[in-house]
Amino acid sequence: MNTQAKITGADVARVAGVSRATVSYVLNATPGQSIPEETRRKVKAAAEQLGYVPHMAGRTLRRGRSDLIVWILPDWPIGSAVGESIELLTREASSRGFTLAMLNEGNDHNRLEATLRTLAPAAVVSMHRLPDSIHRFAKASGVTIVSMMGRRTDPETGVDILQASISVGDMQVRYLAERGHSRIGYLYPDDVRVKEFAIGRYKGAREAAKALDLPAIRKRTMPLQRERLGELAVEWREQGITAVCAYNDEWAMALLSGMRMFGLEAPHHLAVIGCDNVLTAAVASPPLTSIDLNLLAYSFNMMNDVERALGIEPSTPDDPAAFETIVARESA
Amino acid sequence: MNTQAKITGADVARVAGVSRATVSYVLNATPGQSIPEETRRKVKAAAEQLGYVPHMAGRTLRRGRSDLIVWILPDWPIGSAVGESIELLTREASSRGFTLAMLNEGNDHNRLEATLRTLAPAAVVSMHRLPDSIHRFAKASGVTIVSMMGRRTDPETGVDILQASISVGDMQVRYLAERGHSRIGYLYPDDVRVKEFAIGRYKGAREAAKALDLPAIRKRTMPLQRERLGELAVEWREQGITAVCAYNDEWAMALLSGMRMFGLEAPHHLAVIGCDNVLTAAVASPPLTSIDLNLLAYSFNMMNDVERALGIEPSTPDDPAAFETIVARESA
DNA sequence: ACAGTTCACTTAATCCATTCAGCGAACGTG
DNA sequence: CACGTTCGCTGAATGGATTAAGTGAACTGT
Repeated sequence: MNTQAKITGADVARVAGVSRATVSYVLNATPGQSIPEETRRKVKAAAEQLGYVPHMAGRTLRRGRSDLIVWILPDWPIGSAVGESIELLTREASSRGFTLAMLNEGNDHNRLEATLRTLAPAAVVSMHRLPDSIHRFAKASGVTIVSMMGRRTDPETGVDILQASISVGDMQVRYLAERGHSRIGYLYPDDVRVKEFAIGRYKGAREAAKALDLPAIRKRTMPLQRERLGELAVEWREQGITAVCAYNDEWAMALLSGMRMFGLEAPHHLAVIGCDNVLTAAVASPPLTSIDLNLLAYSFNMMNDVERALGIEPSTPDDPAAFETIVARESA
Repeated sequence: MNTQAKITGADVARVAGVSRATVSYVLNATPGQSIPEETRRKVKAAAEQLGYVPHMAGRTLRRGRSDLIVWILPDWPIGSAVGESIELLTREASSRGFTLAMLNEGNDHNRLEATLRTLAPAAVVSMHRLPDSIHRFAKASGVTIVSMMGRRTDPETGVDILQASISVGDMQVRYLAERGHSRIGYLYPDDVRVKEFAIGRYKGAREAAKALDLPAIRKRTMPLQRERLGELAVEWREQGITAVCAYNDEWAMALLSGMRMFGLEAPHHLAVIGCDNVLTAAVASPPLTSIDLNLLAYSFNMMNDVERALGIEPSTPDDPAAFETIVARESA
């Protein structure tokens, strides 16, 4: 590749012996232009030879929008799932010609609007419900907002992480029910930042219980402390509860640890199932039964959502893979 | 804030009754311009009232560089530390007027160069050593490269994660030595992607052992499997080893779990110390002694590094806080 | 042979912020 | 009072890509 700092469309035009307009038409494959193959070849060759890449600022200025996809980082703690999603989404975005930029301004709406003004991103992906003022501004300025929380018109495709939480709870309970458990507890963090998901997962669990004619799920919040969790396990056992769905693997493993303090072991005294299938779940003692989230499929479909929202037909259809799968190990 | 899609400097100029040049001078506080306070006030008021924010594309086009800071995501698995750093760096960058964009193209050098060409970022932060061709291009095009691996001229300030790994190993061994351990094992992953860090941490451990006149550290690679790790613990004990530094908390907790399979417990049979101080370390059984990484200070100083590399004097001096601190719990 | 099309391009305007060069008025100095 | 300087501003150029509006030549149909 050429080492010269700046190669513009004009350079390519000069080398190819055509005008800058022609270069643009050829390189963007602008429809409705009649340009013979020979000329196209010359332009492409010149661009290749010079290592020409269009400068984003020029393009953005003209088009009124950049190639940035802004991901508003959720307020909740970045666990393994979000971390991994960042990596996958970055890759997915870049393979489609977008650049993923991160933003933390989900709560500061004025600042968010100001940032959208300057950046003029192609799309904003948010895991929050953004306020109407932002939606109004986005509409006026041509920024597409893709919410991963919103109710979708077509529930078959695309990504709705609230819906996904419900599936998780549903799956946990159905798995436990299959193993013969009927009195089930639900353990979730006392962290307000994850409240929405905790409630989603609990809701899925509750409804699965109802559908399966099980007694109502007992839900409990706790701080992440071994002793307290161990005590809870003892208490639950006294109430005849035989299995627990934990909000995620961290909590499941903490519960396992607390149980050990009181001489209890999974699945014998209390079966435990987590969610996220973190690396350490496989090496917990006992190895933790969990729910694996197909983040690759999530990321892929999310970028398809973005493209559709931008009016581009995705080149590869949505990944139909199941988003959540049970990973059965010893703890339940 | 105004809801109109596009407010340009010209709009502000019109409202304030001055020229676009004056608006730019006032809003950028351009030095060497004599503009009375009264006019400045008028311009600022107009900008405020209209909700004017300069459009990045225009600015970038003129200045030749954008406000993007491109972070080349490391090839290694995104653990809790990287995930958290992303969040902190995003925040830190945005508070200084930059936007953090992620890139995955650390290995594809042609693609990386092409991306730098289009994006014209202010700086690139990399955790790899980038090839010379990229450095040459960056120099020619005015992109600043901040490498988090490189040896620094002034070891007092700034961020060098390779140096940080060495500190981690050093700290682990000194802590164990203080508790009376002398024969120490080092456990690290068989994942090539973290090799550089594993070696750095081991090196720190080895040198601490030498400095303290301890016998040489025994290092071992393993897959993340309970049985194998348990067997290793047994083997080490037969060799008289009484304490183990693990590459990180995941491995430490897996080792703890493997030990339990063979009836061994920390710290009695084998003391175990991890690194990262993940959320679950506190609730492991026994609670895991670990090394906490001050990622806030890392991120802050890293952005200071970026600013200095860009020729801006950081408004707040480097955070002098210790980057690594021991969190003593029961496992060692 | 002449109007009407199509082809293969080019010209020039546009997006927005920044900044160099400069201009008229006021001020200061000898 | 003439000259130089500073003040307070403005005009116009600049950066790179896109695209509406053309232009001259070749071609088609009658």
